[in-house]
Amino acid sequence: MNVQSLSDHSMAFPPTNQPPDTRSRILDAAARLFHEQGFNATGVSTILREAGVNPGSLYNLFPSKDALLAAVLERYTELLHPIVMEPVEKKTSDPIERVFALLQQYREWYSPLEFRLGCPIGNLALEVADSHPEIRPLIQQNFDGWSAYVRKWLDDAGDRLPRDLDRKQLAATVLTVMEGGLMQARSSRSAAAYDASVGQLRAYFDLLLARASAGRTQP
Amino acid sequence: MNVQSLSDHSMAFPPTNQPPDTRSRILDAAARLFHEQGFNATGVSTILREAGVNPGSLYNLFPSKDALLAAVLERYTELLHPIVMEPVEKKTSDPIERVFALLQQYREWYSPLEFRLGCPIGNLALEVADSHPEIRPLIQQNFDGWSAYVRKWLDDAGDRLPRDLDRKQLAATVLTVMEGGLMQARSSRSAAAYDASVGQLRAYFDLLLARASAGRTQP
Amino acid sequence: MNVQSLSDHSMAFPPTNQPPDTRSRILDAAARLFHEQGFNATGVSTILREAGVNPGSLYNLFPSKDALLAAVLERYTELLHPIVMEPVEKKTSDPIERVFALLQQYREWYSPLEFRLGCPIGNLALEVADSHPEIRPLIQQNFDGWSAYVRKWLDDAGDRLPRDLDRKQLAATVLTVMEGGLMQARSSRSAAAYDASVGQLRAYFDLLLARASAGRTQP
Amino acid sequence: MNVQSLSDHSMAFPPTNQPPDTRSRILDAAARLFHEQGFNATGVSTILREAGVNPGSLYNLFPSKDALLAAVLERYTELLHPIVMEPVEKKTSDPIERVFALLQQYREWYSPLEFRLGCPIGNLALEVADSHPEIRPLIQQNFDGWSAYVRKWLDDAGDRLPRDLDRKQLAATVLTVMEGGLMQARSSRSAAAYDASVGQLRAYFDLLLARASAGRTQP
DNA sequence: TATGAATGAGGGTTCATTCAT
DNA sequence: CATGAATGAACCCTCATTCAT
Repeated sequence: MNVQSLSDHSMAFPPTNQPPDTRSRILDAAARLFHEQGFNATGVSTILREAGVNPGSLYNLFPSKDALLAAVLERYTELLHPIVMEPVEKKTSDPIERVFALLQQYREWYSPLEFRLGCPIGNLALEVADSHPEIRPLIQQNFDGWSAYVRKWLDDAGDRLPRDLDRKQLAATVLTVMEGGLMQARSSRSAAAYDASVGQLRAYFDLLLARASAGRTQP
Repeated sequence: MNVQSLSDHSMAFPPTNQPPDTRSRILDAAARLFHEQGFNATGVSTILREAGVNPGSLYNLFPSKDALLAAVLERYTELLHPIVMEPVEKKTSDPIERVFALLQQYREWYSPLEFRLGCPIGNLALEVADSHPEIRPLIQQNFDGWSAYVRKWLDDAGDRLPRDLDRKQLAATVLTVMEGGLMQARSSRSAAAYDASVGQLRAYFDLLLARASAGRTQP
Repeated sequence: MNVQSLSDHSMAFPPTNQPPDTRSRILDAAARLFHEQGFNATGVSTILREAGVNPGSLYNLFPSKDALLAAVLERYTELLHPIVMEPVEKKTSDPIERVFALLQQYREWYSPLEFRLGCPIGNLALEVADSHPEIRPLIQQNFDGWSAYVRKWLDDAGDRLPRDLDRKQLAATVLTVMEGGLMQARSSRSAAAYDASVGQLRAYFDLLLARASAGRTQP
Repeated sequence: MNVQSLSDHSMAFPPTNQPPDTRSRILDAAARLFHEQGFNATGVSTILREAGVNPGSLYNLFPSKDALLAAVLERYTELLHPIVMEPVEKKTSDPIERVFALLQQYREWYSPLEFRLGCPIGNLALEVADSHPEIRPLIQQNFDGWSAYVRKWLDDAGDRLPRDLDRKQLAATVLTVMEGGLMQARSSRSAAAYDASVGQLRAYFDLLLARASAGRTQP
């Protein structure tokens, strides 16, 4: 879900032996720059330079900078599974561990950069949600897809979690922890608040698991 | 901590009977516009128009747009107590209820606007943290101040919370919940994810309170 | 001579049962758009869209936008008789009434559009005469052809008009009245100045006819 | 009413000893270029270069290229008297000779340039009347002002012209002759059609004068 | 100190045209 | 011959900032 991953996969969907085409080069450059600098701070001319493309080519493929942003967010939706979720599901089959493997994955992506970047979706959510109404649904789609994976894992956990637990709400909270934690990590250039939040989430899960376990043995 | 509150208090620190001076008018306009539109999307000329001020005047008082941003963030720091925390502390003396009164206060600020705005500090954190190194500490200062109040309340809760609970981490998590929850609220224009996250935090607190209570009666 | 007429006849010269070919579709679209928007304000891409044609196809048939303009003007020359003059000559056989039937025809073409358009040749004359030296002769050819018809009618009027009248000059004046009148009609979105000018021309003709009549009876 | 005259008078309203200010330099350059090349064919950057001005300066003074066009047309309105009408009224006091002195003045302005330019108002009338609804009234204002002078002269002619002559219509026709004549002059790069039209107008006047004279002596 | 015109680099976008497929 | 992506100069305009008054 970070820009490097997106670039790495620019040729992967569908896989091909050809050099990355213009559209992909533009999308990759735009995604990277929007992630690194934000949408408003990224000039179209910078995208063009980085993608090695002429203005006319870009505007043949995307009617506007806003439409390019929309395409970048569509691409993030496509890449949600292969880049974000698949590695996590390959790492562990325990549904609850998957939740924390996902949170750990973000830590591993961004701590080498000293949290200089943040979640590209979250960044855009705060930057353009108000000014670009047509973009909001695409951000929401990314958030919904992300939460849906977590929700499914929580469902997979079955009665290891309390029966009366609202798993949809908990899934939303996992996203909240990731986004709120990364925001503080970026501000402090330190993992502390992110780790703290994940730690408290882990403590919460432990209490839930204990309660469910008690409920199962002594109903 | 929202823009209206800031405007309401533009003459209040220090209190005075004079009309708002140029500096205050600029700060108020800039804070409001940065909150509503973001930093990069707000032109200096818009600030000038809204503040009723000439470019020369602004640049006499603030050497640059970035310096103005810094001043806005300093002001948010000053207003943290009177605008954000004092109302919460007046509402309830129960330290744990204060945590949730604080989270409720944000809900009440932004739900009438259908969550069109978000936390002004959080917005700026994601927009300028990387590009403006000199601004990061000021954002951090706001986050730290905010968390410190929560931390103090958690300390005030004494042994109602488990003795081995890391209260600093939990305070960071409360901020995480607020920021992560608001981000999703803005994207969906709905309180659902915010309420979900706060609800899960409440459930976590309930489990902590129960555990501490059990610990006290049966040590 | 207006765009609708040109379109109506796109398949008519020479008559054919086939669907309009690419070249005709381009010429029709270009003529209509140049008439409606002017030459400079009409983008090649708009012509392509309206004609349903690709850039490569257009540039196979016409080496440049300027060449397309030339072709449009050639087409107007071809259509001068069937679209502009033939209907007038069919309407009346009186050569002098033909002059005013011609002027009336323009009124009937453009007043339903509230004079939003003007003479397509006149428009281009003012827009491209200086910048496109190779186009000027084609405009001139249209004006000359137009005036030649009027001139012929004036000749046909024989001694109903004064013998010493310069009929070529009067023919030029009829075109002057049409173009100058339409220009004012466009500016005012009203027929007033056009009707005024035609009315004065009619008064002039009446005086000429009276003088010639007097000259014939009392030489 | 041509561009050189406008430039010559750039400092004249109100008269001043100072160098032409930015606004005047822009207006002069824009008027000249719109006249020489047309509105659409004139780039803002060309205006800036010719005026020796930066883009920001232009856009401080005029909100858009369209607004600049409006200002140019306002200026033409202001200059109608001093540039166009005053010299004619100084040349002769005979009201009817003034009509033909006016038409002669245009000939003298444009024939040295081989009629490469045309009436700047007429050019714009045909180029932007449809696309710029806010500009039309300004063009109309110029035409109305121009015709009003002619109308007044015709009124001044008193009973030298027939009592039942519609002088307003005749004034409109004088403008028609000027514009329609200049259009043909530009297309042919020759005075012939202009002179022809003016000649026929003179013949018409002569007939009117004769008729009025006859009417006075033998009522 | 206040004013608002001036600065000039850069903003996003469209243009007429070319060319590989 | 058709296709439509690619070209790159030019389009109109806004930006943060400076400076003469």
